[in-house]
Order: sequence, then structure tokens, then C-alpha cells
Amino acid sequence: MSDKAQSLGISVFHEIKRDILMATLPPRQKLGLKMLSDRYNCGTSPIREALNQLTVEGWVQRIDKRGFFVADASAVDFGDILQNRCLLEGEALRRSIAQGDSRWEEHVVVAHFRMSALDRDADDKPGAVVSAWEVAHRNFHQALISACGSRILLENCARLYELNIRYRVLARGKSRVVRNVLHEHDEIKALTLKRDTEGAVDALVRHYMATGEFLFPKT
Amino acid sequence: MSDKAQSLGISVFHEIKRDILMATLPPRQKLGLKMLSDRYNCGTSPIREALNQLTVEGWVQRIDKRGFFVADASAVDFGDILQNRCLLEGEALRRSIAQGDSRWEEHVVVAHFRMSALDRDADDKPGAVVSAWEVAHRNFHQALISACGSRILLENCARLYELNIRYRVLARGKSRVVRNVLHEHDEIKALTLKRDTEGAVDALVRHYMATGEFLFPKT
DNA sequence: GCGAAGAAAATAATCGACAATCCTTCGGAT
DNA sequence: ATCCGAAGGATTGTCGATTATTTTCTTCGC
Repeated sequence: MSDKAQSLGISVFHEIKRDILMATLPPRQKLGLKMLSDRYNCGTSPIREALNQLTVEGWVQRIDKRGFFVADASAVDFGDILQNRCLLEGEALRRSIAQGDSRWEEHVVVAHFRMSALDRDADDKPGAVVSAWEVAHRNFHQALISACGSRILLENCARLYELNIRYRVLARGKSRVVRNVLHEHDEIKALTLKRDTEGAVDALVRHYMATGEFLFPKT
Repeated sequence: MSDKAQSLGISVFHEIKRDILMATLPPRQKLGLKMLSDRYNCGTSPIREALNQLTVEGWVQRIDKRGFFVADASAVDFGDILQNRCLLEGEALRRSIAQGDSRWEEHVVVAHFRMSALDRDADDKPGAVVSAWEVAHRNFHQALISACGSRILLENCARLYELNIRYRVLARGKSRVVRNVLHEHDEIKALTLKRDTEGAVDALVRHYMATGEFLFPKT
């Protein structure tokens, strides 16, 4: 069994992050310590521990001596996240293509295959399959850039990836544009493995910007 | 008077950061809670508060149930910081040049002037002047990119800037290469105001990479 | 009826103590 | 001599209570 004995502060950190990400805790929601310690069945110390970290990562806003709040969500913030993702993941992909070896290629192929397998079953999708797809999707994008050689770059990409998910969740149901995400992923994978650097980066950027159009379509 | 009544956790956060930055707390140093609460005259709660945030920002490494340590310093990590600074500040400068108005130009001119004024006095430099120069130097680089329009980008640049300082401090005295930092700053400023985008970005990148050569010269 | 001042309630920040976990040391067996 | 394991000590993580601050509510004066 997995070592369940991790600190309460750390596990509650992930729980709160998930709840903000899933918008169970909506933007601007006041995060009172008592309310949270009831919700997550622990004292206030682990709660503060988690909240402090979430503040630095951008999930929570803190106002000194006045409490914690779920970070506000806005079209401007979303656009900012998208632009920074394009910049960082674009560069990370360039470096991966330049430096990646055959083990990296395999990693990309496998991650893409696993995601595609879940895509096929996605028509009749129970919640379990959806969250499995989320994991596979994350793994695919992570695999693409995994050979970039920069720890800092990878960490920033991971952080922005997660921050981005919340907007997908918040905009659920508001979608009008029809997209072929499968094809976009296929294209990115193909160009990457062909080592067509600028083609792959371009496809990746279009992929992200299309997400933006998808969630906040310009009427 | 400024409201000195900020939370202990927040002020101790800045104190510890400064001490790590100045290498008063050296890399890999064990950060025991008792030791720290003695050092900064407070209970363990504010200490943990600060340590949690510093962990996310990359100053401190945490090992669950085993304590906190000052983040390790290595040539690899330093190079990673430098590369990411070039990427992020380069892009931020591009956007600033594209979008900056005349108020931004003034901001850059003033920040540069103030830094230059301190440069002149730097020959006979007591500690106070040095730290004043640090502030002015930071302000200058911040001014350059201040019109980039991306909060996230600015935050990441600020974070990397600070992480970089520690390496300057750690390498103090080991310098052999002679540099003309004044000239480099002048060049960056001039090209920026001339709106020579790629020239300015190139000068900025060379400025940073020269720092790398300066601190870790390839023998 | 409206706004300011003060009291009361609520909540954030901090502390000190306890419990859980890890590290060290010491002794014994192979 | 070296490795393993148990007892002891030290340290982290968590809790409940205390203190400081903010927010809300009430009252008073205009």
C-alpha cells in the first residue's frame, strides 16, 4: 500500500487545491479557518500550512490579518495564463526536441497512446474515465517537454497547467465551438517526433490558443 | 509611520529569505524549528508559516517529517536560473518595448539615472551604498519589463531575480573576469529606448550570460 | 433618518504542550 | 569487525487555548 502516513498539512494542501480546481470552492470564496478545519476534519495548523503554500502558487489570495480567499478568476488572468503557457511550453518543447533521445521519444509515444485509448471510450464517459483522461492528458503534455533539461521550466509549466484547468472547469457547458482535440494532439505528436521544431511549437501554441477561443469565444 | 503591525509570519518570512539570500544561512543548512524560533524570537508557528512559503518559492527544501533545509546551490541550478531569466525577461522586454508608452520610457530613464548616480559613488563603497545600489539595480531591471502587461511573467521574473542574487553573494571574491557593468546597462537602456527590440533583448541576454561567466568562469 | 463612536462577537495569529516520527547510540549476534 | 535491532533522545507535526485584530452590532447625537 502507498504510504498513507504523509503529513496532514500536505494531504489537505492537495485536497484544497483540488476543490478550488474543480470550483467546488468558487472564486472569491472566503476561506475561513474554522470553516475549513470542519470541512477537512483537522485543526487549524494544517489548514494554515496548506493555505500558505497555495497562496504562493496562486490558488489563494491572502490579505494579512483578514484571511484567505479563493483567487479571483477573470478573462484577463486566463489570457495571461495562456500566453505564459505558450511561451514556456513552446520553449520547453523546442529544447526537448533538440535534446530528447530515443527514451524520450518512447515516453511521448506511450503517453499519447494511453491518452488515445481513453479518447476512444470517451463517448460513454462516466466520471472515472474523465478523470483518468485528465491524468493521461497531463502526462502527454508533460512527456512532450520532459526532455527540456530545465527543472525550473518544468515546474513553471506544471504550475500553469494546473492553474489552467480551473478555467476549463469554470467554463463547463458554455462551450459552443466544436473542436477536434484528438486531431490536434495527433498533429503535435507527429511533428514532435519528426523533429519539426517550429511546426510542433506552432501546433502546440495553436492548440492552447484554441482552448482560449473555446472557453471565451469572441462573439 | 508605516504600519509596522504586520504578521510575525510575514516579517519572519522576509528575514529568513534575506538570510538565505545573503548566505548567512548557507546552502544545505538544516533549518531546525527550535534553532529558528530562537534566532528570530518567536514561536514555531510563524516559522513554519514562513518556511512553507519559502519552500514553494524555491529557497528551502522540505523533506516530509524530516525537516527543512536551505536549498542546495549548484552550478547546474545557477545555469538553469540564468537560462530561464533570459527566456522570461527577454520576452518581457519585447512586450514592454512593443506596448510601453511615454510614462514607461520615463520610468526606465529615471531608474537608470538613479542607479548610475550610485555607480559613481561606488568606488568608496560602505555597505549602505552597496545595498542602495542593489535596490536601484533591481528597480532598473524591473522598470525595463514593467510594461509587458503580464502579471504572471513579472512575478516569475521577480522570483528568478531574487534567486539569482544568492549566487552573486556566494561567489563573492571569486571573481577574476573584469566587467564593465555600467556600459552594459547603458547599452540596454539605449537600445530599449530606441525601440530596437532584438538589439535590446540581445544586450540583456548577453548581460545575464556574462554574469554566468563572471561567477563560474570556464577555465 | 443618517452617521459616528463604542461595545460585543467573530476570526486570524500566535503560543505552549502533546503525540507521532525519525535519528542516534549502544549492545549483542553472526 | 560488521551488521542488525531496540531503547533513548531529539525533532516534526498537530492540537487546543490565548491573544490581537477585525468586523458586526448597538447606541447615541445631530
